[in-house]
Amino acid sequence: MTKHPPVSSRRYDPQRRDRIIDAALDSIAADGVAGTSHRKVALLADVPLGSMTYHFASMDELLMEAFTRFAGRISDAFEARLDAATDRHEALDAIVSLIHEDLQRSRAEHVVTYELYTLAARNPDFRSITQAWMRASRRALQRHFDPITARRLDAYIEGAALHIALDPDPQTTEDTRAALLLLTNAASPRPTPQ
Amino acid sequence: MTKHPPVSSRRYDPQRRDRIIDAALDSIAADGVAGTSHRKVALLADVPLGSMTYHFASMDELLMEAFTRFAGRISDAFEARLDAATDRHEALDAIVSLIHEDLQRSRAEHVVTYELYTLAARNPDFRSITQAWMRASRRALQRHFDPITARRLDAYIEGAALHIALDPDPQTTEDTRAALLLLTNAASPRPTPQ
Amino acid sequence: MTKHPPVSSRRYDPQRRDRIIDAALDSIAADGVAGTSHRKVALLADVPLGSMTYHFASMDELLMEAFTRFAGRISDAFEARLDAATDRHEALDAIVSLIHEDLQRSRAEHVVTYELYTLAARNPDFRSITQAWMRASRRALQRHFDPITARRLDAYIEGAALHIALDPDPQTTEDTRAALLLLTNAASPRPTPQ
Amino acid sequence: MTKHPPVSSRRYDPQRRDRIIDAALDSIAADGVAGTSHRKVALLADVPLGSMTYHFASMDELLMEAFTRFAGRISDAFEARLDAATDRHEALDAIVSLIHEDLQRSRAEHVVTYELYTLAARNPDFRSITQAWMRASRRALQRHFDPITARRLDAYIEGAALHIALDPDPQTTEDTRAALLLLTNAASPRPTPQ
DNA sequence: AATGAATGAGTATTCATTCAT
DNA sequence: TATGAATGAATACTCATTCAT
Repeated sequence: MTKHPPVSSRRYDPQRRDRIIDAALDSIAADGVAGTSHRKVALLADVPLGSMTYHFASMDELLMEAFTRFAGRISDAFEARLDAATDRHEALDAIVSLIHEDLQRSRAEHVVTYELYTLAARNPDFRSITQAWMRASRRALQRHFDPITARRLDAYIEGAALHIALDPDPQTTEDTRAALLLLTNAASPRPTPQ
Repeated sequence: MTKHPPVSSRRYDPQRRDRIIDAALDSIAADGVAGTSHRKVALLADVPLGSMTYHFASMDELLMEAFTRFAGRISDAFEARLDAATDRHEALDAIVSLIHEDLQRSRAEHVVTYELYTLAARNPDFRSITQAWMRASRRALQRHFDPITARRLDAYIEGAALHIALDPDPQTTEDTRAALLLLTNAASPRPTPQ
Repeated sequence: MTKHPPVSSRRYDPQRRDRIIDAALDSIAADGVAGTSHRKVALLADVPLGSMTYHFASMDELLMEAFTRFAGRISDAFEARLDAATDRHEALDAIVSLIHEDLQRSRAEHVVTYELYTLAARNPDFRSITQAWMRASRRALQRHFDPITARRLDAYIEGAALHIALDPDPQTTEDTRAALLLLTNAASPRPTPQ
Repeated sequence: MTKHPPVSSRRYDPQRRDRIIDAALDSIAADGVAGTSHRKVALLADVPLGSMTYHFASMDELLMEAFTRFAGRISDAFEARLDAATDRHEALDAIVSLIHEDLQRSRAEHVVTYELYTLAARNPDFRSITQAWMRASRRALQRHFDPITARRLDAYIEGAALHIALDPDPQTTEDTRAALLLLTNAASPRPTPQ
């Protein structure tokens, strides 16, 4: 009834690749990309060091897979939240709470996001991850808003979340809601019918 | 009785500290914080390796000074640009061009900015740099807009600049201007008098 | 009742061993013994990695077989060339062209030869390959020359081929021919009858 | 009065670079280039591992310096030996004993020589070492023989030394002397005056 | 005040070989 | 019989920092 693997030094471990990717994300959250090494990830994933480069040809390959998974998760959650909203009003509520949750939600996510942006700023491979993420966010917003508005909201969400995370005296949820409203009101000269 | 620089290799070099800081920024732009080392910076600044830890107690101290200088420069330019605007209309023009310039402006700046955010997300010392920067931006915006609006604009600027930098098909300057207008119009039913 | 190759990825592949040996030689030519690994050879031979140690108990066993095949090939060509000569004059022509061909002949051969000598210098197993090769060369030369002369020629051939390969300004074929003549003339005052 | 360095973990050690090069040669002689690693050389030279790449930017740089020193040593010895000869007769004696000494002389030299040739066959940087060596040998031979003869002797010496080293039943010194005589007689139809 | 040399701990990656399937 | 996965030991190399001079 123990959860420990058999004493055999050679394990059959089909989910190993998966576990390594999650361990890599944990490590990035804890110590950043700079603080992430094969050794550290191997330890977290409880796999031998030699296993790392067997499953991932290089550190970059591992980082790519890790950030892809990360972006997918956040993006899916974002989408699910917006899909659950039945009208614009609820959609805005969802956005507000997503922005401000960042604050509460283990700082980890914020940290990992910016690690990804830093890589993306320099490396096109990683940029394709952020681009897919951006596309997904806008698609989700387009369930409730026209494409132009979706893009505006997307930019504002990004900036507001960042500033809230870095600001010792961040804006209130009311402020956020008001700003979002302004950006949506404009989408059509007259109130969008729901 | 002017002091001639000694012929020896030990140079009288009062700007050395300064040059090291700039070299560090160049290195960060080129290879990221992760790719920046004492050796590399010493080479770029053309100073002996031992000089590095003589002038800066640690790598972190050097990074702090480098990012502080960087944020100051960008922030000053931002402020100068807004100060030069004589009315809201010009102020918005200035903002639009600042946001979109990011695209052209040596990608280096974008890259360094995100390196800083990544550090700030994890380390309060670096966070104080970004906070000062944020304060300065808002102060500059408050030359033309009320504090609430300034904060909204600031967030949007941040997000839009990021998305433009990462987006292969970025929004147009008109889009940007329109979004900014929405955020400012609402701040007060009628144009804020200066 | 012919046996069809199974559709599965497990192929019926009787020449596999052979292909691995040739792939090993290609790898040695391209990257040296030091740059040759199971992985690389398996890739070149298009066989699964696990197949390597299935067919060859160890890397050394593979190298032994590879160099044995290599020495055999070169040695056979040498012998064929000398056998085709009908008299001493033709034999010397054959030798001259063999020595100088080395230059043109894919540099690969030269490279592999010296890899083998390096192993032979240290390891008696590989030395037995070079010894057999040396014996075969002398035997071939003895078709036209007495044993003493054959040995002299063999040494000169070896040294001249090496120096020509390494010399940016190598000797001419006439030089080579003249040197060979000196070594043969002396062996016996008058042409050895066959 | 001990030869051991002070217990201080930080040593002042001006001959360290030198010692590392000699240790590298020892390692190459013992285990070949393939068996030579930073670790092993550091151990032999009694320097910390980190010291290795401080003094030599890369393994190749170390190998270059080691083989340069090696070739210089052998080449100088060769030259000294020939310079000491006062006539052709003594010169030939010197050559014969140099060729056959190879056999006795710690096999190490032979082994290191072939390691060098193997590198030279593939890498022009190392080839320049062997070329300088070849030039020096011929220059030394030209003290006693015309350039054409010098080149012939040089090739024969090379090949004979190699075959003697690899041959379980090598030629006698008389054989060697006879072959050398043949090659020198030809240089001029009549005995060269001294 | 300034620095070249030194160094231990760390990095990514490669590898021959083993073994469960 | 054949193999993909696994792994421990090793490799070259980097680095921030220390320290003797």
